[in-house]
Amino acid sequence: MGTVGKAISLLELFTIDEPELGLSDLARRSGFDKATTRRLLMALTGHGFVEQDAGTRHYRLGAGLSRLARIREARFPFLQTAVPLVRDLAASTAETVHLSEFGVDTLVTVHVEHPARANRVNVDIGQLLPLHSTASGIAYLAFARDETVRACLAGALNAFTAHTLIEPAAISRSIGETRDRGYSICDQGFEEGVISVAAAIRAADGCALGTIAVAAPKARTTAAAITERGLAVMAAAREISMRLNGDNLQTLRRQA
Amino acid sequence: MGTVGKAISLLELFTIDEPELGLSDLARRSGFDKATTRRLLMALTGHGFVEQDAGTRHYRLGAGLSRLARIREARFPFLQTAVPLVRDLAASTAETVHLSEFGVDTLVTVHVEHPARANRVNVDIGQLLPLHSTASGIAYLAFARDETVRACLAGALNAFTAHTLIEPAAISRSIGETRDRGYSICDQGFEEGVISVAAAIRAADGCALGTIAVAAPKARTTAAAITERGLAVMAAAREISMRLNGDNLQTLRRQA
DNA sequence: AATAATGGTTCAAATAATGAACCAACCACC
DNA sequence: GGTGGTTGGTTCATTATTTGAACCATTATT
Repeated sequence: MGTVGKAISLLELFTIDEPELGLSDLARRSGFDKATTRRLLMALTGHGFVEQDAGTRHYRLGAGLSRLARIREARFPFLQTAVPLVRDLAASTAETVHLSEFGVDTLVTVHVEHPARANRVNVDIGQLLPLHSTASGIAYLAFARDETVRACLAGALNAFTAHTLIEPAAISRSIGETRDRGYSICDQGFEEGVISVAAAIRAADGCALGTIAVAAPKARTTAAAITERGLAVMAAAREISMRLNGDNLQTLRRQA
Repeated sequence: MGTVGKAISLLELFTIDEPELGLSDLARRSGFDKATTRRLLMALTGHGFVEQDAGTRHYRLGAGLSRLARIREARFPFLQTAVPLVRDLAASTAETVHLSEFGVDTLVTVHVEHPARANRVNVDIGQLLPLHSTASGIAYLAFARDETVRACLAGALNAFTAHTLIEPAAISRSIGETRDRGYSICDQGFEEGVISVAAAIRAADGCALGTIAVAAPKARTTAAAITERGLAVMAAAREISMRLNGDNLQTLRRQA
């Protein structure tokens, strides 16, 4: 691994649960020498990628990352691009539609449109979606990097309902079907009485970067409705992906 | 400069205005050899800090940055912490209140609350604030690291209006007064007819990391209002700083 | 068809990264 | 108030990585 790779892998040691780490700790976890670790940290600190707490001397991720992330968001407006299509889909299906983005190691719900009816599936913004037991998760895994899939199948596979698939082989099969079909179906895998379909929103390199999903009460959902929603959610995901990747330049030009 | 510094300075070439750059362009602007530039880009791409458009072969900032930025925000919730207080201040002053964060070498506006009245000062999110000629800038410099102050005074000191202070000595004096007073006053230094007060939001080590400011049309602003707003903005800044530093651990624990 | 861009690659030479050994502080524990 | 085990931080000869001129293949421009 090159030096910059080492520096970045140092950054990747910080997590939500452990957002501040000491020098020795970082050296131990990274496997680099203490001197090396420190030199890398100093280089990162010099550009605001890492900050050091003056009191504890511990290190944390720096504001420079936020700044660059903001620039990226401006160029790659995931939310702005996707929300109109989420809204359209919610209108045409009259069911809950939610949009998720891959975060630390799971999907995070970043937008939801609820239908104007009493009996509906409720999803909150910020909600975390397990990869193995939700339509969004399976759709994501169908086009995720191999290592992500492996990590998921090797990790804890909690059963949220009696219907949750928890055997790696079964999940793997579901992923394969999703890849062929273009959208995933999750029948009460996460919550009793809820059936969802989802499709992956993909980056320019083909990798999934998020998902769009329709969730509905199973009681009023026919097999025909599943297919219909599946095709619709797939079309929406494809459109979002295309707007994000393909014609994005033209979109930006039009704004300017 | 070390290799990681070079890699990062490559990232810093991307801006809102030019979010996508080609290899030759990056090499030219960075001053690195084309081969070096590419090797660095590949290292960055491998960790999601940079993405390459499959079509144009141009490079852009990657999703890995967003991911890390999100982790930082979780530990250091500048926006979440500050926005409620910005809103309160906007309500009590009935004038524009804006929040800024220090970026590479200048302040960036990250949040704004406008009052519900026609005649008001308009500030946009993302707007850059020169350090020497805005209330926010002076408030920041009053508690910035010495080298930042020196670099600012040694750099270009543009006059944006006839009232802008452009002599290092005058700016230095203004910084000193701000440090004593606790808040800065900028009388039409950046825009004609606008008077602002600001105070620094400070990190645990005492260094400024951002500012909060109230901007109002000079025509309707009395000397008494200035003092009142100054004290209010100072109190808000202190409260934000305390919430960010002091009880932050407890805040995080409570969530878990 | 010629020209000058572009992105991308190679390999000997130059340079920057490495890590064992070293301090100085701090903390816990007998 | 030692004693052992931490911690963060530094040094410098050895080593491995980075470097860049020259190279090719494509793709516009002229």
